[in-house]
Amino acid sequence: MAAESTKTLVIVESPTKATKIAGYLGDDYIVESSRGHISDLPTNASSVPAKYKGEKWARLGVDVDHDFEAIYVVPPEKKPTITSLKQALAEADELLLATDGDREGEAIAWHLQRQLKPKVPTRRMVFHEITESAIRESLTQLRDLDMDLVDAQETRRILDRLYGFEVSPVLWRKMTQNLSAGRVQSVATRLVVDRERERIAFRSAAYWDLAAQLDAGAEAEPRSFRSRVTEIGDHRIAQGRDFDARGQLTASGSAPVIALDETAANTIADSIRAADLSVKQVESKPYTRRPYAPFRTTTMQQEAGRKLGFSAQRAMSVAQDLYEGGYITYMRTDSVQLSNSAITAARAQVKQLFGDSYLPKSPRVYTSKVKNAQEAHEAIRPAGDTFRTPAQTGLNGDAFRLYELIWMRTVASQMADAVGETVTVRIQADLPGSVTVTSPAAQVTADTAQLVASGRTITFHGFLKAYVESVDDGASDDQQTRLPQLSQGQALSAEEVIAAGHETRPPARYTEPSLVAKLEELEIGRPSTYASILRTITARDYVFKRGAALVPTWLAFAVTRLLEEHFTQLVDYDFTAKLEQTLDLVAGGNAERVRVLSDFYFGDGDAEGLKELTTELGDIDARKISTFGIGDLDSGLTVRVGRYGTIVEQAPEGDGEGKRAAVPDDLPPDELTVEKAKELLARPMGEERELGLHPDTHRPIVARSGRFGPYVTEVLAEDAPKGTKPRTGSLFSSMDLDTIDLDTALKLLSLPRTVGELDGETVTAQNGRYGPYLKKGSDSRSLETEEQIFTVTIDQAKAIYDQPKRRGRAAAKPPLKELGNDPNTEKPMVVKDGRFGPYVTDGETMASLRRGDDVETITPERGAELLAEKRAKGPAKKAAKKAPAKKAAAKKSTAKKTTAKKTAKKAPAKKTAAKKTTAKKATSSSSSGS
DNA sequence: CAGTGAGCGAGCTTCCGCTTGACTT
Repeated sequence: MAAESTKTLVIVESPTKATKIAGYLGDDYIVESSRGHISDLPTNASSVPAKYKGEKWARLGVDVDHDFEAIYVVPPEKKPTITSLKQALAEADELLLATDGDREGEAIAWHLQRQLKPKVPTRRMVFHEITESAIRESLTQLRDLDMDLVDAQETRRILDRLYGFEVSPVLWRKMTQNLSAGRVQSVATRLVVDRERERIAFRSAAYWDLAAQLDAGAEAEPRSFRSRVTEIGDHRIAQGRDFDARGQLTASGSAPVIALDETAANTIADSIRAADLSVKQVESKPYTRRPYAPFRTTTMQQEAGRKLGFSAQRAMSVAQDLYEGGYITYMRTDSVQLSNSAITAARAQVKQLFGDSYLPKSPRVYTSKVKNAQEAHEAIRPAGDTFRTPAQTGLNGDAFRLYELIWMRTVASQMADAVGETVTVRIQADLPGSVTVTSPAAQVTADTAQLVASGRTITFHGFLKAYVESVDDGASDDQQTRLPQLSQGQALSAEEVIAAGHETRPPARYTEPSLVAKLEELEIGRPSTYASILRTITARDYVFKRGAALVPTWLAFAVTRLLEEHFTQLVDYDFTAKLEQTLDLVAGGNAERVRVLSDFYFGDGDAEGLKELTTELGDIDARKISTFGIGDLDSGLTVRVGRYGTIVEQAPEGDGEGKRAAVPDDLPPDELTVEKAKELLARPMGEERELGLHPDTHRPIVARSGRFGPYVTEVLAEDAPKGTKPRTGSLFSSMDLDTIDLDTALKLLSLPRTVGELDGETVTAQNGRYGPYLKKGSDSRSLETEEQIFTVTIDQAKAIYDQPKRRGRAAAKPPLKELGNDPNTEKPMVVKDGRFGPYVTDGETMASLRRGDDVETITPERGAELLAEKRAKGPAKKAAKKAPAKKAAAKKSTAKKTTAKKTAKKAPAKKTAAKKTTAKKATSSSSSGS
């Protein structure tokens, strides 16, 4: 009943944006934000709405049998957003959906309309820069939702869901639990694996080359300069780039090439020292260099990494703070465009800081090189219509450093070209006599050699005065090499001739920024996801970092091979690029969502669909896929990824036994050479420790880590009769492999301990699969603690046996909670604690509490619901379970171990600390101006 | 990968892209 005035509700994606736009639009507008997507496919089984739970496809959240209809749910953390948007809408008589102007933004607008169900006129509003004029302009160009664009987004979303949720379970079955596959992560992993394969296959080549320090005479400035010896006779001297990855010389160019060894290089060096040197040719060319484009997400991450040492995550987190503090524009962007007002601001600053000569006549315009760029935002630049210098911001620490970087890059992008000159000088060496050098592939006899010196001078630095991009190797753009003025025929003398040996190096591993750059080039992933892609492949143990380098695990090798062999097209480097083309067709109304998804999922005649690929797994031989040869084929050495980790194996020789040993988790695959494998095999149990000799048998007692945890055992003599099994004893949980001593080990090996006699039978105490227990004939009872194995007396044992067995300790525990009678069965429901955590039971049916359920807060209604659900699907399972019962049981125990290991590993990843400090600084900016 | 006894419920993991919180130390 807001009678007095009419209001328009504008919804954008980001709260920061909302605040800014509200200032431009004035009091007739309420501006709110959705904070990204507000609804999505259900993330897991528990978030699937009850009415779909019985459906076969509920697991996917997509009804694959009926036009790929999607179930959309509002995640719990989004409910407050929806509520407040609805409240704002109640005050408004018009709704403008002003989410980003790209595929995802259009979809968010559509989801907003679905969830808010507006009764007032609703239009779509799109602007590409946050300036008052751009926003005023967009108000005059309102439109309806573009349903084709929404369809394109939904196609993308559903395809990703089908890929991820159908292929991941294949990995669980064939490899290990908790693995994952997806359109983006699987290709990212494959890139890292492929690079490691190249490194493993790489064969280094050794070669020598020659450098000469030359003297141009007393008047020359500089008098001395460096040159390379490039030719001997008519043969070019090989450099690193003349060798291929197999270490072979490649025939490139017209001149024949010779690779020098040490002897040959020294022969030539001696000869040049005594040669007459003269300038043969001087060639100079003008040099100009245009500034770099302003930052987008990937280039900012790379430069923040190289210049400031930030990880991708760190760069984004600091940038987020700068954005929220109003210092920079949006940091997740693939655009390099600057708004007109930004160009004006940058040019003004160029003039002020560097002067007119550094300002090009007309503004520079940058267009995106990113092929699938969505261009919903500007480049990353200082915010506002005038740029604050870093000092004027009052920032400090990481925020200051990143702002400074962004500011300089933006200003530099509107500066003049760098101008200079490059000079190439060719020098002839007339050798004192003819020289003959030989290499395996060639023999050369020559009486001349050629040297080359290159120089670069920069006469006007232009933008380089403000910003020079860092390089991983090679020369940076502002590096200068000065040569003296030289003229043809001029005589020179050699100060020094140096022969040096080199080896070709394998291709470098990816780093975080270089992998992200590669993904961007392949159009895989989006600015908002680059940082999380790295997090995902690290969390899955596909990749780990060694320094800055990303190293794949053998697990990644195995998973990648499985995907390459059985889902070939899905991990094709072009898969996403092709998908983007198809999505463009959908967005343009030239292809249909259902058809695209159907072809993908059910196949399109020629190609098999995903469904078939993920159902017919019979021909996937997991063991074969997980086994890799080491060195040559006949080395007999293999590395295998198993559920217990990665091991090297040596094939049995003759009728001997094969050997195996664990491979350390942090050993890069390319370092697992034949030698390394043999070294590992030489001490089969990595953590084995000898504790001493058994006093009776004089055999060594060792402590090892095994399949069921740490244990001690006796090493049998070589000549022990075949089939003799050594005694073993598991360590108590209170003991440690590193500290256990011989006495304790002997006590463990002496088990079972005889406690005494009871009812004419011997009672023993020992450790077992389910923990410590007593045994009397076939009657066994659990003990409370492991220590009791050594301490329990016969009287105490008698007391334990006097208790009835069936209702032992487990049942003596009271239920955690009583829920009253089940309305369906009228039986009392209780919550109990079991092997798999808390569960509810009515004495007949049992059902685990689900995610989100809590023992404290669970209601009788929920208990009854869980039981009813369980009863509904109970019987179907029993029949299917029978056959593989044994396997399943074995799987379980191991699965638990790997999960435990994983979660422990994951734990340290947190990223909160820095946020607060920078935010604080942002608020105290007024005090320090420059 | 060592090999020890019983008897009791499994359910869940996973994708990619938009965005910011609010648990704790």
